[in-house]
Amino acid sequence: MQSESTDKSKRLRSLSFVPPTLEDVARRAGVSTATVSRFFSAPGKVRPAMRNRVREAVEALGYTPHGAARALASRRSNTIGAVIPTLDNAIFATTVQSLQRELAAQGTNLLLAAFDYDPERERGQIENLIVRGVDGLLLTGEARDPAVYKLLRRRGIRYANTYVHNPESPHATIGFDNRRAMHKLVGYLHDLGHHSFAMIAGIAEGNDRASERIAGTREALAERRLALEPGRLLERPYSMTAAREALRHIMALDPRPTAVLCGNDVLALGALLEAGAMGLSLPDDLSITGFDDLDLAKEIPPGLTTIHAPLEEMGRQTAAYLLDPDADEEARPHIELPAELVVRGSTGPARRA
Amino acid sequence: MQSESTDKSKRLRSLSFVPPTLEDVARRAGVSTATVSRFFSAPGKVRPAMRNRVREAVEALGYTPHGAARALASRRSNTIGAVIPTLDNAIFATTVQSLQRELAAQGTNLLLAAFDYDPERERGQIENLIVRGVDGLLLTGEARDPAVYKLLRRRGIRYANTYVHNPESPHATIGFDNRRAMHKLVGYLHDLGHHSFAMIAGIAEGNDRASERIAGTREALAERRLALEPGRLLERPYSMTAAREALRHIMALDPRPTAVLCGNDVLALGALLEAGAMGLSLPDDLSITGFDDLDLAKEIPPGLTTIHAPLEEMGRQTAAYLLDPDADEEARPHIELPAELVVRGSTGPARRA
DNA sequence: TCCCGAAATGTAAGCGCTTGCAAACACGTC
DNA sequence: GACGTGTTTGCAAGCGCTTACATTTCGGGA
Repeated sequence: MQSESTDKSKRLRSLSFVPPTLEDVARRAGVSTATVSRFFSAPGKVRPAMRNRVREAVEALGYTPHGAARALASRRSNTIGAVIPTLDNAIFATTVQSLQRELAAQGTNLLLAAFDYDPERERGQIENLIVRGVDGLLLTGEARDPAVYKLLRRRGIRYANTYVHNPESPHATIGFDNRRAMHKLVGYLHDLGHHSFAMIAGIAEGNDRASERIAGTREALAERRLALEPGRLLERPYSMTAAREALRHIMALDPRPTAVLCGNDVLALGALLEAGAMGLSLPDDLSITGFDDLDLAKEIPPGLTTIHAPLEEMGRQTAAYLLDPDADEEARPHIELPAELVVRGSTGPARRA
Repeated sequence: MQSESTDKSKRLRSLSFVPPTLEDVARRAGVSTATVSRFFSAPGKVRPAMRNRVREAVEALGYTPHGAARALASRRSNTIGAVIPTLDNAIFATTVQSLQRELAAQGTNLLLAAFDYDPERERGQIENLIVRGVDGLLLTGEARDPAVYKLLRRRGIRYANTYVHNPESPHATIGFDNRRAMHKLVGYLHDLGHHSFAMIAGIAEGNDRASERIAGTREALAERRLALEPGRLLERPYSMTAAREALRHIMALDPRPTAVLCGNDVLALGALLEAGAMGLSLPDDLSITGFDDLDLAKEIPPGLTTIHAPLEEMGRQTAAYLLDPDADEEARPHIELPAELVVRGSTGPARRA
């Protein structure tokens, strides 16, 4: 306390540079630490004269606040976490990007965690982020261990399940209705005269978006007295290679489907490219649909008919919800974002039998 | 301000559950806080009997460590930051993904910040991450305000400049030699008989990877007594749309180039698709090259000749360096990763004049 | 059984900041 | 000039954990 300078020089010797603290600033400005603290968090409560003195000291010392100390004292970390399956798929990258941009604009940071579609790792990541003291969490989909939700509730950490829309859910959901989107696709194709369908879906286990899309397809087909015959639903990891193989398989079926619904655009792109490689001409020989509307969907000939997923908007809305200072913790919102059908060249009338 | 009751109930709710602290655990286990702390950070120093008592208490109480407190007391946050231009480009997403995976395996978290190629925002993000107390930083490229480097040094925060290789740099670099890669490409094309080149590059300003690629191209061309004639170097943002427009422009030049080098695969893909739309046949009418080797490069017909960027390895190496407990702070490594030429169908012999 | 060094534990002083509360102050009013 | 009100400040008690350093315990010789 007393031998301030001695103490400091000693530290200076051991560490190359000791960052100044709030106290250093306060001393230099001749004010209390409380005032300096307010200077940062509520400048309006500090008179201009004081403000100047503080600013001067801050600049002279090159002071930077200490995040951990701040988080400890204030019980808020100004950090939110995002837990997604993978960044390899552009749809998550896009949403994360949008989320991060929004957060940054409000001085909040983004802790990112990917779990590669492994529920166990997802759980670990979530717990880890809780330890890290995130103020909020973006989660992907709804399917997960109830214990995780319980923990989140107990800790009072706000979270949103994204990429889904489910008004019945006890959790906040921000996203689109995967089922309904598939209805649109099926309806559209059926109207074009298609009766023979196949689907290359994502792996449904532990992935509610994938399974909803399958379910939606089945429902819509059933409404039209059609169905995905056994062997006509192929679940594949989201890779073009897998999709290509799947399409080959499908095209060997008898009768050949005239329309192939894909679980997402990556699969659809793979299928589309393979169709091209097989010498099939789209949409005359075959119609293919995707889901997500990646940038490439509109670039690649003949253009991929797909569902446009509102990825950026989802990031924005999630940021808004998680940061909203006066959101009612009890009322968890269900924000539905539109997922529109985008018709392009990969689909057309069914070829006459 | 607010309706009294609302306010109150909200508060009550947040207080309804107070997370147990280390002290609670210690009390319950009948040991000191130091022991509990050691139980977590150095279990080997706690006798089995004690360990059991602590574990029991931890489980009974549902205790979770408090990251901020830990960071404050230990002066380490177990968090590293990544500052990248954007996640919209898969190359950054891939590296970040790989970095995150590696970090997670070692109990470290990833704070992500994107700056959309805006140097001012990049600086802000870096400063922000410093405040957050990151233990290390992945940076993209080398070009940035010296003040940033100075700050990083003063704070003793380890950082690595990625996507570049520069043995002369005073900073750690982990990446590949952009210049040399372009030499390979140019050499390969020249050997195929190409003499008339054009380039669709990224925006060079403030982006040293982009400008290195341009410089490398120019150098390699010069070595062969060739050059990018004025008007044959087009800088474009990394989008397929921009690339398509650029290719159209290039194809209207006289004489028509026989080879178009693109600053990355996104540009190359755009150019390739536009070439197709223009009825050009690759590689007979035109050779196109990319850079990065996205997944799509090998899928899209006729296959994109490109440079394979070692993205995952870069993430891994960066994690290893940033986490290395006994790296010499003075000796900043320069890790060069191979960036190999991958020949596919988009390039071929120059058409006879 | 006693003694000693090593290993395990406990004590308590912070880490740097926020914030409830009280004291000090400004300014307008009578 | 005294008084009252609304602002500005300062005081100081933590926030939950780590870690020197002190103290106790343990396991083996002797």
